[in-house]
Amino acid sequence: MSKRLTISELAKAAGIPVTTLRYYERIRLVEPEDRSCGNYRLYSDQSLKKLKFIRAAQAIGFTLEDVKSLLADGEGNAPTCGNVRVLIEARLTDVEDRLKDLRHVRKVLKLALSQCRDQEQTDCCQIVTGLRAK
Amino acid sequence: MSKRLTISELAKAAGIPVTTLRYYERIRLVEPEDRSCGNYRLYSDQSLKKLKFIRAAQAIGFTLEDVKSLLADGEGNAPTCGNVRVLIEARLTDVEDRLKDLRHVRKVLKLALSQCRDQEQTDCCQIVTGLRAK
DNA sequence: CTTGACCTTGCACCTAGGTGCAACCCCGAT
DNA sequence: ATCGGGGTTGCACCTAGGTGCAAGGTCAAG
Repeated sequence: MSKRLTISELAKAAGIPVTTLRYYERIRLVEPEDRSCGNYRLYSDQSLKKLKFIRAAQAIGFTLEDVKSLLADGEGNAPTCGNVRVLIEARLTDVEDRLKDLRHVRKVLKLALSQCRDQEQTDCCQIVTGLRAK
Repeated sequence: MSKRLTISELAKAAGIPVTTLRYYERIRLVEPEDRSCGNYRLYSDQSLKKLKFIRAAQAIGFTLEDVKSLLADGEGNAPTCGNVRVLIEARLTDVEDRLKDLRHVRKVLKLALSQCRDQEQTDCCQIVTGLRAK
């Protein structure tokens, strides 16, 4: 029942460029199930689901390496819930750290901006002045 | 009064690798003021201030290209306060956007994690199941 | 049977911010 | 004079996630 897709059919269905699909094969992330007699790649519709999963995982910041781990942990085994949880927790920690950093950065930028505004009309921000001496 | 520094003296003073300083010269971000008779790079202590500024700017997310703009806007002129403000505002917008994204990501990850925990002891997270079919 | 759209491969290139290496030069101490 | 530890150059390489190109093979329509 599951139809075979050519690379461009799959690309269109997943909204991913053909070249990217070939790249995914190169890094052994998504491989075609078979080849046609003319050596064209043939994908299953499993691949389509997989690509959607990949996009979703990327959107929340997992790398393609992470995705590989999520999909196939260890030697040919499906990943255990424990392994998946470890990855999610690690990513969550990254995100929390990054949030903290960014809140700090926002504070610094806002401060700089208010200093900048205090010198409205002036030739140059004081922060920067003097760094351009020949 | 301002002493000339060799590249390794400057590197040590700024806590930046020598190779990186040569890279900064390559991209015309920090250039030596002069050369010794033996063709060694000689930096002014202005350069040290500049490097500190660069590190600070990088820490709050400016790219080296941004830093270049901050230091020298237009043709040889010091950047005006207006130009600097534009850059800071742009960066601030980026940061706000990124914060929003990350809060969303955090929500999704936490949800995934709680689903994952509900299946404690189970062989495999359901999210991932079925994507590994041969 | 030809045309055009699609497919194949391999290889180089892109960004950003560097790192590493080879081959050679310079300088101060011994 | 020579030795070690600096310096100089150019060039290649690194990560991550792709993009672009050339030279050729395949397929379906007209």
